[in-house]
Amino acid sequence: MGLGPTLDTSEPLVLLNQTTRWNPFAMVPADSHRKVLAEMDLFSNHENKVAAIKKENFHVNEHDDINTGLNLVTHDRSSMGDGISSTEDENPTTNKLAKMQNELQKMNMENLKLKEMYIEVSNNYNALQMELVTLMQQQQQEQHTLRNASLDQQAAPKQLLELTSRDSSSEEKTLSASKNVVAAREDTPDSDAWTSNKAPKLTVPENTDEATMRKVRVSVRARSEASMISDGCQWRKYGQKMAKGNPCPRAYYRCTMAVGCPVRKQVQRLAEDQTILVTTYEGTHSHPLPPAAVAMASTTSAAATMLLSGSMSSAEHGFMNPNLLAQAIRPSSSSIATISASAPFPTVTLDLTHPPNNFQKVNSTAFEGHPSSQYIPSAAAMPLQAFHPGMYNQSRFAGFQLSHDKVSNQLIPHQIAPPQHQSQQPQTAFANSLSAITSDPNFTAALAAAITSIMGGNNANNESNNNNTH
DNA sequence: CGAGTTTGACCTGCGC
DNA sequence: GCGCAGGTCAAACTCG
Ligand SMILES: [Zn+2]
Repeated sequence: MGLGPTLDTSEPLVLLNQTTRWNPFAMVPADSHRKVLAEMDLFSNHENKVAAIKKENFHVNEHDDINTGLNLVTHDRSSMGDGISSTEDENPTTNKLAKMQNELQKMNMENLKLKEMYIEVSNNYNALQMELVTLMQQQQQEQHTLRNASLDQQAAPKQLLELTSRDSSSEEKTLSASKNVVAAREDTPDSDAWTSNKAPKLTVPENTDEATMRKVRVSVRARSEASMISDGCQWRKYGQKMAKGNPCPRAYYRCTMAVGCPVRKQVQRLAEDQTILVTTYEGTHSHPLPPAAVAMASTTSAAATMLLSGSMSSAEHGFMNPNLLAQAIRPSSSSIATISASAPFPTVTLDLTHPPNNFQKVNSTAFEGHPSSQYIPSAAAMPLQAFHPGMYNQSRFAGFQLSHDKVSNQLIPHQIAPPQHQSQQPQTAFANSLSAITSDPNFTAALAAAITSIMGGNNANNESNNNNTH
């Protein structure tokens, strides 16, 4: 929280730059700025709003920067002026040098402190996130157990069927998957391929849930001219295919931030609107992530969890109560996230492109009339649409604007701000919705993650890692 | 020279 | 069984 302001009041430029270099997570190449331009705009649609918001804060920040900068400069100049007035040529320069060195040392010290703070916050954040995911998974498992028990009795695995929207053939898969029995998933080709390929690395204990999660896909639609949106991760392209019914090729990437990370993504432009980039994520990272990447990653995993939980519990627990959703949507009634069990993978679609209407397409595709398709408010889009400048937490917003300052994307930890924080804000309408939404932990996670993904997504512009653009 | 991309071959599942 | 489509592999290539 205090990081932003703290940074602002210290020497931002130096700090930011050094932080950029220091940050172990920062995969920002030296020429990142170039790529920023090349790869922009995960949310270009909201450019105006974002820009507006951004600017406001930007100004504040800018002023801070300018102030501090001026202070420094003033110091220098005053000292220089003294030197000049004393008509000495060497002393002033040496004095100046000494002062500058002093300043530099101070900066370094402060930088160090900030680094430590950042590391701590970052670690805390990651730990919290892990905890959250674990909790969610545990919750799921409990639900699964309960459901399976009841299913065994009823012999009518309806909810599970919803997941795959396949016929009886897929029943077993789904069942086995939801039972968290990885080994039992012998007949799912995709997972097989992925697990077998990644076999050496997939020693991850959470394998069971991961296998399930890996089946779940989270696709993000965003307007972008770039060949790929940056999400804070490092990706390596391993294939490209012409997809049927789409003049644009589909590119396949896998995460290279850690050897054996099972996360993959597909990037493809929409046939109907080639300015829209559809990025589909699959899997969960098996390694620590930079904040920017955490945002998207947690969005993915949370959304996946949400989908599973939602699909499975919707019947009984009323997860994602439509009314509640409607309430949640209202303030930002434009962008929509869709949960769809369309074959072959259950998919959550975050539509960060324009307003309405779009989501209907997604939903209607290849869907066999299963009721598991649910509309949920696009958590990611909400902040853009509904947040007012005042609603942003200082820290997160600081991160946001900093990122647009193109100085550094890593300085501010993109915390998944507890939604409670947001409801603390005076603005009522959205806060109400938020608090309503927050009643569901899964959605909370997704929401929070998605919110941070806004920051992260924008921030991540600094750290594009694909060389496709050149 | 290593890391990443390109691209044709290959594998697998699915529908006919 | 065959063809198609989605997905992956891996050799060749490019780039810094
Ligand atoms: Zn990864």
